Amino acid sequence: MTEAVNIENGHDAKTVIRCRRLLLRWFAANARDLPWRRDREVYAVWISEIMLQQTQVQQALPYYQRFMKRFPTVAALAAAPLDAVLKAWEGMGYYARARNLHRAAGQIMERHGGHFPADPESVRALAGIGPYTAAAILSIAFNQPLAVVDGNVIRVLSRLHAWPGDAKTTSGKKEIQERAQSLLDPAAPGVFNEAMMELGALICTPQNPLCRACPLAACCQALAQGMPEKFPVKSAKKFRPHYQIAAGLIWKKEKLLIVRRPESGLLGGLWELPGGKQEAGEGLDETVAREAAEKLGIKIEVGSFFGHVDHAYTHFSITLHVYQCRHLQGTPHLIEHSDWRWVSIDELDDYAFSRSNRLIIDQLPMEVNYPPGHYSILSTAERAEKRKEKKSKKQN
DNA sequence: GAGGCGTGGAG
DNA sequence: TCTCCAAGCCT
Repeated sequence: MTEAVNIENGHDAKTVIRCRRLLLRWFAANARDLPWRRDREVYAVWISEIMLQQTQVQQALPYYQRFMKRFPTVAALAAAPLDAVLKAWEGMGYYARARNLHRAAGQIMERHGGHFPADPESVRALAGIGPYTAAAILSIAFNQPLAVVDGNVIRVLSRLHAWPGDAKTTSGKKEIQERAQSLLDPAAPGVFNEAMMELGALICTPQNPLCRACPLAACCQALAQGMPEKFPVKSAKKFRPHYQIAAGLIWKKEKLLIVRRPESGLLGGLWELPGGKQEAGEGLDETVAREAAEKLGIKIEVGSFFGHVDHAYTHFSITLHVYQCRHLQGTPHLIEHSDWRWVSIDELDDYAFSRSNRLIIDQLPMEVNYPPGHYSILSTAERAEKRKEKKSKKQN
């Protein structure tokens, strides 16, 4: 049965067994020493797998260390406020992961008495856990024979079999899943899964794969054809629009107005400077005033230009223009936002902001040392100097 | 099924 | 600067 499937997939049983042995031997000698590989405790595996979704190891590493210290158990994570989890996630992107992680912790407390479940149906039912993550957790933490299929595995298998299919379609997913399951070493599923992904990350890379160092080179049909980087086949790229965004540093005395985004969608639950998209025929300063009026029902005076930052998201890019502003009148009303706050500069670091907003905020001086009504008396160079001092103080 | 959803590194 | 794309999931 297994043999028939393997032959159909392009490798006979002997080849499969040889590939497994070569891959596992390579992994034993070349695996990176990563904190979540130190032990197989399911909570650690879970957190690491969520962080590693669409995120490279080097980027996730510092976040993982801080997160495990801050939220060492399911119970600690479930008991924490969402804003604390988002703050720990600040800068890593795909914030739905943080929201789902927090939600899943609650689900584990309620449904499983605080113990991470070990059966596939229960794991799959947790927020933020799809087919990949369920297989990863169950194989790595509980040694269950479930093959993972992620971007690495798709690439490795596509090349191994010179597979011309599209892994994004339903039939393509099914086919890759079956090939992965056939190749999986049932004697060591967790290690084997990690080995496949490690091979994809270190050797079988998207561009310029290191085929001379690959333990599976002799089995690789794409290499035999002479063009391993042609697999997997990639779809056409889509046009991404660019938007002009204007936002305000809206002062009331020494306090700054910040607003919290809705808890779903782009940057959901994160805090930001009030603002929005520039409309046709509108000056950027007018945009700030209009957005404050429309979205918060407040009247402001727009002053000097503070700075701008370019930023690229997945489906579009922006230029964020920021202006110094003064609050004139009105209490903010929640229309699209989920919260608002007047905060001092010191308190800004307690809130989670998107990358673009954080870049602006990090240019603010340590404290407001000018009377209300006066805008931006510090030059850019002076702000940068102040910021340096603040950072060095923080480290000490 | 298709598209939304961040960020940073590499070439 | 620009493009690609990384240990995916949800709607």
